[in-house]
Amino acid sequence: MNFLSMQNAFTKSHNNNSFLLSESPSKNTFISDSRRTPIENNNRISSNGQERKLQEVWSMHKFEMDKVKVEPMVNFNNIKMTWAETQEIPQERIEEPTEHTLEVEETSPKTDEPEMQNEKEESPSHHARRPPNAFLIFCKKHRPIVRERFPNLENRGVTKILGEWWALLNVTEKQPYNDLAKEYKDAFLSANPNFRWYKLPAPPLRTLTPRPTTVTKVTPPLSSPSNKLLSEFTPGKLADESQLGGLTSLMNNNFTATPKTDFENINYESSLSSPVSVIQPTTPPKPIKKRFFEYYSENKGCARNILPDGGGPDSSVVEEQNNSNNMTQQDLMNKVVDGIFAKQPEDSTEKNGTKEIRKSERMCKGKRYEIFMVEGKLLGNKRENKLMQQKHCKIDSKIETELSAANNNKPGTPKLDLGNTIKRLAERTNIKLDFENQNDDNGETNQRTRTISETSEGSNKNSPPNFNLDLRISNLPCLSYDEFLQRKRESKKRKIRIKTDGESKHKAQKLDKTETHLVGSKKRKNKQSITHLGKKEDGLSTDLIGLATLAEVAANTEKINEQISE
DNA sequence: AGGAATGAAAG
DNA sequence: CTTTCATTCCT
Repeated sequence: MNFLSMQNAFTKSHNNNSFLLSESPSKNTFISDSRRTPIENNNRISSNGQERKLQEVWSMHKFEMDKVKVEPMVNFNNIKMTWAETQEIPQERIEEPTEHTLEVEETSPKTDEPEMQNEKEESPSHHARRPPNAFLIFCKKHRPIVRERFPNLENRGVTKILGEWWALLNVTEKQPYNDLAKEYKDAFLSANPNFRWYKLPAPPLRTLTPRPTTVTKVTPPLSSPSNKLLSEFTPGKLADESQLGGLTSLMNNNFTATPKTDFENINYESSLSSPVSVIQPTTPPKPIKKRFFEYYSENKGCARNILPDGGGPDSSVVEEQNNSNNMTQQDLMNKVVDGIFAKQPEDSTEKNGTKEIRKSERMCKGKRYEIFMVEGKLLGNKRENKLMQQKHCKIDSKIETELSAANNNKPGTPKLDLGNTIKRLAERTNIKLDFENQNDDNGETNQRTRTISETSEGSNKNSPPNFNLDLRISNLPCLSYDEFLQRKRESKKRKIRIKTDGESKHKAQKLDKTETHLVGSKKRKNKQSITHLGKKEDGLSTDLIGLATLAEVAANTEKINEQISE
């Protein structure tokens, strides 16, 4: 493994706005779970054979990933152009550079295969966020509503209410949420075949040589400019294993904190990062969690889905192709639209290969789309939605469904023209309108529309392509909080009645569903408190928090009771 | 097999 | 922290 390939690796990772050796800031990065500690210890004691394996795996992951031609780091223009080519990925990364950053372990020899999807490259499947379950989706949709009712209520309280609300929903009401959760989960899993529900622990960030003298290093060519830094910067000498993580994380923080857009930093960063990676292969492997080991020893190609370059088709191209296929009334509409709006973006892109405009066009397509939709009164503003969700969401759903139907390309239907016209309008107005890709794998997704939401557009790197969860959530039926209150009232009444009657335990059990439901959480609560006993040493703050929580809960219940009594 | 633990969203 | 739930781990 030579320096060039590593350099290349860096360049690649940089292209994706993620850094090879960065360490995830996520709380899940390090497993503090008690039951895993013994495993780690076991690994520590484990035979050399295992460690060997680990080492091999790691070195492979780190260094055999790229055999591609190396581009000089100095060529920043190349980088930028690469960004422009792999469109949507870059700016998303820019917006969320700190998310998951553990790219290292995901790189494997198989990464070279051109068939891989580039999408997964920066987002290893096992670092993808879990797909939310039905309740969480429900929360996402209804939290603003509850928040509106209780503006001063802490988020925990809101969540409690939401849990209560959820418990009072019947099956049919829950169904759309369950369905969406399942649908998204399926799509997600198919998009991330290697996804593990348990996040893998941080990889051995660096296996640095503890004693430089004892190890035969694979030294990079001296001619390389960063060698100087390399030789000077050997963190392995400074700390032991346990400390290395912190050190490297510091370094990595430095990396990740560096704005990805700042190309001037590239040299510096790369020169810093390369030494770390250079030293790695020769050093004894870190003790690693059992699962981790198994995972990587079994799936050496776990990064199969990680692809450097040349990914899927440009979505905008797809859109354009789709548009070009409709040559009827749609064309007329388009002509009208074209007449009204200037063609700046397309012309400019055609001129010289620079896709700058297109790129910048995509930068804030979410916002633009939002503006467009709002100004055109085609859709409700999402923020407005948040505030007035109860009133608007049903209308929104209607409109969205109409749009979806319009997008469904049934010739002859006027709605079709509407949908495509909107699309054209969006294009003319330099606004990105992201309709659901129609080349979806499963047919049912074809009817979906895809909009931009502030949160989803760049955040879900591992979300299945062509699946806009946020939009789907916004399309879900919005439940009435008042109905929830009413139901709550009724259930309370029934409880009381049953209590006073003191009979029919079956009914009581049924109606006390909320209580029995809370058992699980109570259980966990106790467990957590137990664990916290060991962890928390600041009794004062704990007390304060407890008091605050008590007061908060009291206020909350008071409010609820007020509303109920009304 | 089943209980425990975990993490998904959201501030 | 707080909710529910799906999943995984461990006994």
